[in-house]
Amino acid sequence: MKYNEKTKLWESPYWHPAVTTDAVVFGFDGEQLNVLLIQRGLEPYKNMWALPGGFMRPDDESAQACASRELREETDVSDIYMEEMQTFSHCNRDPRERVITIAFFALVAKDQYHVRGGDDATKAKWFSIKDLPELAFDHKDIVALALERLRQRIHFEPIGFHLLGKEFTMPQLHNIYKAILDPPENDTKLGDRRNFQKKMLNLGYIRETGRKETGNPHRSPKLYTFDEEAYQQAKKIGMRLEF
Amino acid sequence: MKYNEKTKLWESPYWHPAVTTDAVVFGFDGEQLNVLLIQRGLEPYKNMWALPGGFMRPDDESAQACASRELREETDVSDIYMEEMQTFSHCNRDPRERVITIAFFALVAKDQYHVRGGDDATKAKWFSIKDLPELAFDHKDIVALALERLRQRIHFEPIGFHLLGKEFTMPQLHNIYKAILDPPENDTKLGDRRNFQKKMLNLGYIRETGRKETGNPHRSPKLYTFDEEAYQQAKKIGMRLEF
DNA sequence: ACAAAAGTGTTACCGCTACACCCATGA
DNA sequence: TCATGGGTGTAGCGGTAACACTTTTGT
Repeated sequence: MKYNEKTKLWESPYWHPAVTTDAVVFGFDGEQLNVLLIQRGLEPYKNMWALPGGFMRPDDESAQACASRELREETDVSDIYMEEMQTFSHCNRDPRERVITIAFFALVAKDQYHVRGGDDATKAKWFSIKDLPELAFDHKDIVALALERLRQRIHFEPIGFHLLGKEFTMPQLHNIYKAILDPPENDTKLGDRRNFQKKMLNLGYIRETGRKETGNPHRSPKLYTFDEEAYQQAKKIGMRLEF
Repeated sequence: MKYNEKTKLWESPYWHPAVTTDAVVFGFDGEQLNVLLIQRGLEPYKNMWALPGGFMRPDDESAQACASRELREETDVSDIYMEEMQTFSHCNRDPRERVITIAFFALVAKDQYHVRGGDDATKAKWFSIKDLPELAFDHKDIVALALERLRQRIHFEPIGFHLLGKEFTMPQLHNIYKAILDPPENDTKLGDRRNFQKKMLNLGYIRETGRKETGNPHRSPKLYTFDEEAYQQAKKIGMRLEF
């Protein structure tokens, strides 16, 4: 696709689709799982809530770079865990023209970021997944897929940590698992804190820091960190997590 | 993006990338895992082997529809299990222009298809994953990712069946698992046929057909089928496979 | 009848579930 | 000192890894 200086248009003998990225950013506040949304400042779907994202540019190094850039520009959130999820490519997703969207799935330690709107008078805000507003485009479907993917992922991959700070307590981590997978009331397999803790520590890649979290009205829980190196090692050996 | 009748070009004020789909099609011959490749008839990388795929057209209903179409056109393979894998979007993947590729991952009962080259003098051929030729573009990376994905997938999802016909024997299925995951020689967990069979049948969604496979020089193994309905049921209950 | 491969059965152990008790902290 | 929540321990059960024997089939 070439830029024509005279006509000020991009031209090609072949059809090229528009490509955007959208990110479903999950955050956890200690109680609920939340999704980061922005309020659209432009048509179409003006003023409606939508996923952070936008059109890919020729100078974006990759789709993921594009997703990160848009997120940073629109919400001031950066340096987070992000992975590609799936593309959305049906014909009438966008009223303007045909758009192919590469959807990403991201996890962030919610309280470590100062979320604000972007430059162009857009607002960014966290919404509980149990109380989402109506969303622009087919973003409802994208969020639904992300939730499903998150549940699948957390069963077998240690990604819950990304929703917390570098140091975290066992009860915090346990709350995340309960919020995402919400086990039945009587379940002791995942629901019981003691069994949960044992299983986690048995995996071998969660290290005690020696420090404790203070300021609680009760006994101070120990602080742990995720040991990436030990995890990679365990993965090589063929060890597999299951919750 | 609009078509200009005068200039015969597609034009847009915004940059649009070219988008292709590529499919990594796995087949199993009873011994080895194979990948379906086509020999390129055009530049770039003329005569080199590559993954079946091609540019997305405005009349393709979705990316997956595009991948299916290209596969059918180039290799005459259709109606197979296919799922989206990941996009590839770095800047210099294609010498012509920047191309974003949506890569798919597919499984097929190899001997049930008459693989032939497409219209434009291209050839299609199966290659053992242990003996792949040099590949065009970054297709080597795409195949590597597909293999990794296949291994991950087969641990927790019953997709091995898609590499076999509607009816299959336990030894056949076992061979697939061994070929994909190749367990160490002394492993009895996955390597032992008796334990493998028990685990599979315990899942509850593999039904005996009552028939047997004849023509072997030895005892005739029973034929089984995969019961999709029972599987969906088991999945709902929260049952999870693990190998 | 024999060889090769598939079907079926059994035991012992490990890990997880289920449950109880003790300890630290702030009010 | 009391209430709340977090840390640690243990018994019993179930599943599965490890292993053996019998049955079928074609030559």
